[in-house]
Amino acid sequence: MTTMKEIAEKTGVSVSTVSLVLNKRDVGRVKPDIAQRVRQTATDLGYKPNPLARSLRTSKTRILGFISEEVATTPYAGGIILGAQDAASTYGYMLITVSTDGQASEESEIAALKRYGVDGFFYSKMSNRIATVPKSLSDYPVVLVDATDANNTLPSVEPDEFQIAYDATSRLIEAGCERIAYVGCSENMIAQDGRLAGYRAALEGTDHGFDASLVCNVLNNGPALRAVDALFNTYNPDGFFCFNDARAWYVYECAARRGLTVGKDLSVVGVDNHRVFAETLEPQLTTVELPHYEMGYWAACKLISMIEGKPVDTTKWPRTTSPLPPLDAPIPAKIHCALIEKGSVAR
Amino acid sequence: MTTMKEIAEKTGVSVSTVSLVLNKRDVGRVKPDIAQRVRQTATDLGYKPNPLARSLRTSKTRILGFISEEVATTPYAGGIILGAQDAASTYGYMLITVSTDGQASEESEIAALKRYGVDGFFYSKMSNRIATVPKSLSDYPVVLVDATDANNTLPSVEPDEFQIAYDATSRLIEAGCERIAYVGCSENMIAQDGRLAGYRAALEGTDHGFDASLVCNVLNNGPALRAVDALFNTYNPDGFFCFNDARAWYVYECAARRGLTVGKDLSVVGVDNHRVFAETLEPQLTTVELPHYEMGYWAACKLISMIEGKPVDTTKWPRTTSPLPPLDAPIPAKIHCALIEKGSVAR
DNA sequence: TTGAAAGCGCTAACAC
DNA sequence: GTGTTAGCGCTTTCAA
Repeated sequence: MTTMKEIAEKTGVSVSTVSLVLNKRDVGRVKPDIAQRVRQTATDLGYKPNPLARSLRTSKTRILGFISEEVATTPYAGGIILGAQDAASTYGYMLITVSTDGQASEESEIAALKRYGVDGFFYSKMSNRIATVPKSLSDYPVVLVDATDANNTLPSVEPDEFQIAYDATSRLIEAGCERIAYVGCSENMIAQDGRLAGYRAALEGTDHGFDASLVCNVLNNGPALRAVDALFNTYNPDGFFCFNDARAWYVYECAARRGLTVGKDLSVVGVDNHRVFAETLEPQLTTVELPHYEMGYWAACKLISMIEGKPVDTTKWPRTTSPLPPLDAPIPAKIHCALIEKGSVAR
Repeated sequence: MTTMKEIAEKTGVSVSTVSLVLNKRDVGRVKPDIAQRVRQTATDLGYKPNPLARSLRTSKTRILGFISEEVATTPYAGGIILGAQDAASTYGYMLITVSTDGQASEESEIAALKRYGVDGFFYSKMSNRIATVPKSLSDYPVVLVDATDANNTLPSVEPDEFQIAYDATSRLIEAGCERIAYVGCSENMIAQDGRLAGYRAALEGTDHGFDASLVCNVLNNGPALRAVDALFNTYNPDGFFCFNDARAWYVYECAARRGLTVGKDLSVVGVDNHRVFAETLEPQLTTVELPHYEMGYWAACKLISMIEGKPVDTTKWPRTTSPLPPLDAPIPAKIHCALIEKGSVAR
């Protein structure tokens, strides 16, 4: 690890000059040729600044703290954190992730993160829930990810549940399905509300109309399977929009029992929460992939722009199949991610 | 953030005395009552050491670097990282996780981690593969997680694939299954080799014997479904050990088409890679949950013990249903995690 | 236009 | 036993 001191000695100048040059504060302060020589030796020696030493003076560490709930970390977190990391890395930041058990450990993890001097926080709930950000974060930049601020005052990045359901249902309509069912979630959550609304809106715009009998909100296991089975018996749907892969599983099983083949006799569009669709069944159904990666990426861009007090370079945003905001758009307080589509509706 | 200087002033001693006391180096150096007063003001003021400033002198940051491959981050990584974080947190460490695209970005991520002064590295492949640790890590403590060192010289934590399959198959035997099939993975990977061997060994220990015709290694989609279908047609198995949830899905669909119910007419034991089993189908089948959390936890314990040059307090290890090493055992170079079982074999 | 010097919070020789 | 001093790598007045 080469230091500024070494560069100073090798170039025959002082450390302060080196600091000035390497921090691009040399215009009109350091003679151009000196500056050039400093830059040269810096690259020769492969100089990289020591962010920790720097932070001692500036109290800016270029470290971001990512707070997530333990309980939900497994299936969804990966993509979000990955996206946040990629963005952070692009802008020269690092991510320290901590997970809390929801209550007790949260404050101590926050305290630890503060001790490490993080510049800002992500606060994540891993499945779009209303969240109250602890007051201990109130004098730091904070961005919510996959969560909505209870006070509606902090910026957040969330999936656009309505649009996801609207688009998915529209695909089934376009595919010519006559009786389109929604296998939803009987737990009370934002995603369920938004998706039901999107499903309904898509159908009401056509001569299908919305029929509450085709909505089947289930939880899991035997009861869920029997509910879907009953739906088949009574209304024999030929199109299904499924809340997630677990629920799609029941549709598959019911169809198979009737000798029906998904992708031929009926169409299924499902949200791939667990990445089983993508790895296994894509040709048979349309996968709606939640834009976890993009959510993390955009959240990081937003957080960094708040920390640095200037807009980030959006040309560095990731390529994706989902609609990106226009390049020159300011980063809005709330970002809604629409769906990413793979595969195609069969039939 | 109170500093040592403040404590020193408030107590009327020098900073070095404070440092001595607060680092527990005061025995026989600082008068007990002075030491006591220092400790008192420290707690009064809610003092927490600044790990970054400390690291400037000691070049120990209590930060651990977790390197994982981007491609595989989503389904498996969460639990491992969570476990590593919990262990790190217990011992006062923090985790910085970075993900690489396998090649190009790896060295730059490692360089960044070094700049932040990490004390050691996790090197993870997220599905037990042979890995060559880059030489840039060679003078740091390194522990492999869900990966095996190509040179067989570094410590690693891996799932015990053989035991997983052996135990799973044994459950099916105990449940009275007559024709036990293995729906495996046709890709070449360590898990597949170990599991096939375990399945075989379990059967060879009984009068069932091993029958290669009951092994069905598949990839995915239509071909996979048809292969499983053919297996049903030819051998009509009544017990299935499935490589993962994706493969179990095919068994479910084939069974349903025949009017058979899993958990009644046939038994399925599957490895829950995507956490769909646990959330959806547990009563119907036996879930083999890979011990991701434990792997992360143990890897962190091992890494920290290498960094600190002393055995860690294993009484702080997490409770789990899987067999834990005895509390007073030294941490071995290689740790094999056996399976965690949930649900029960139906029938 | 450049450099000397102080200091961020902490540790560790070395005096006293 | 305790305090003084120096210094980790860097930024930032302030003089020259």
